[in-house]
Amino acid sequence: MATPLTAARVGSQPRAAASASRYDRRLAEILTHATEVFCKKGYEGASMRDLSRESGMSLAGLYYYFESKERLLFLIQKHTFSTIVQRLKTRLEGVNDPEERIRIFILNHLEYFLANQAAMKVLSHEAEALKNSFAAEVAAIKREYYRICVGLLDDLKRERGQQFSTRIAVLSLFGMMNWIYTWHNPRVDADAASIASAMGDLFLRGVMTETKIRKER
Amino acid sequence: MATPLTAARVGSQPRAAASASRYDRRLAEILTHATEVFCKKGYEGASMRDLSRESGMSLAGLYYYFESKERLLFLIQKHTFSTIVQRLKTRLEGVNDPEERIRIFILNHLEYFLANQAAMKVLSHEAEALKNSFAAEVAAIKREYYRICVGLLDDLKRERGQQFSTRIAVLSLFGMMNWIYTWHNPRVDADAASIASAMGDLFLRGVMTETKIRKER
DNA sequence: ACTGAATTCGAACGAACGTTCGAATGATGG
DNA sequence: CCATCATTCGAACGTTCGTTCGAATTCAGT
Repeated sequence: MATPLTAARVGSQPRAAASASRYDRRLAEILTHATEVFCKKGYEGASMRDLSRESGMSLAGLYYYFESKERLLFLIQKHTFSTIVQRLKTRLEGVNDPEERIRIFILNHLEYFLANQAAMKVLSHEAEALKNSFAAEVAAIKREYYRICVGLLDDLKRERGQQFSTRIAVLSLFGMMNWIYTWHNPRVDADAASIASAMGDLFLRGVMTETKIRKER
Repeated sequence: MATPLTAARVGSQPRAAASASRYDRRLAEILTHATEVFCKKGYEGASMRDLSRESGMSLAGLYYYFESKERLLFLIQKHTFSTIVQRLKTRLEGVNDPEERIRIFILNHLEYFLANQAAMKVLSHEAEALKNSFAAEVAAIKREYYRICVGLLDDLKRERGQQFSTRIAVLSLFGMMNWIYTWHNPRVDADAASIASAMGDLFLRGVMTETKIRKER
């Protein structure tokens, strides 16, 4: 994990550099376990005692690392969302073909989704659980991610001189991709690249407007 | 509502036919209010006291109509899902063209979704909240609905001699449609028929396999 | 108006909830 | 080995949870 997960510390003193990494490492462990529990039982359904049991730390001990259950969810969502956006930006660098850029978007999303199923489910499914400033900060990242996708699609439209509702197309694509947490089964379904390819085909053919397909009317 | 919502009565005596309708009417009212609360706060996040406040009935009074919070969610989900399946079957009668049948499926789903947003969100978003026999019964309806959609798509494949993964296509379609509860805004977005048309275009063009769209490779 | 059944309610139950606090433990550098 | 700070914990706080129970109220048929 490149981005440090450091939360506001409870204590007042500045800490040594050595203990900082230990603190961050431990926090990351807790976040991983918490992600699993939130995934399985939902944010509201998961109790702090569940998190305590799963992470092997006492109930009170958890509060050394974050000041509330809500902030814990926030840390998970922010880290997950930031990472997927950052990875996308890196992968898009140097690629100019609009179609290829959209395929990269889809592949990046699904690869990260399936490699981090629990975190992505918590991000998708608990989108309304946070309040106020926590909610606002995650919403800002979501908006950025959404705007990137809109930009990719508008580029495609411009290049091909097509016309369709970007909004409906983007939100349909997100639906297609995000719904995967409700059905993906590693024992049955192919890997991320195959699914990304299939969804990419489905979506990119779908937004083509030059061909009429309806038989009548 | 055509289907009676009658739950197992608490009392032991059989009731008169006249009071049966009163009971069912009152239960339906409670279910409507509860749907709104579950939609707003989530199943786990909504307390029985929230439901009491919203429906204007005392906390204890609610338990005259159902024996547990879980059964209340079950009644909502079962009624909602049964209704949408039943409506679909009616609308599919007498229509034989595979493409038209799929468009009917999409329109039926989205129309019902947007006309009953709260109930459909509770159905989509709280899919894992029920346990054991409650979960099994809703899962059975879901499986039936899924199988119908698979059948529609297989018919299209057969007619057109196409080949694509029915599973991925169906689940992508469900994702597209069900995700709508996360973004639909009546002030901004068009009505169900327009969205169904756009998604139908997107999906049906998407599953066409005779045309190559990729430029390279 | 009376009566028995249907419906509603106030009050309370024990359990579980998120969070706090002060003491105990662990590690680190002098 | 000691002093210091970081880390962990048992125990408890006050609140809210889903559910229950017996009494009160309302309703329908006579």
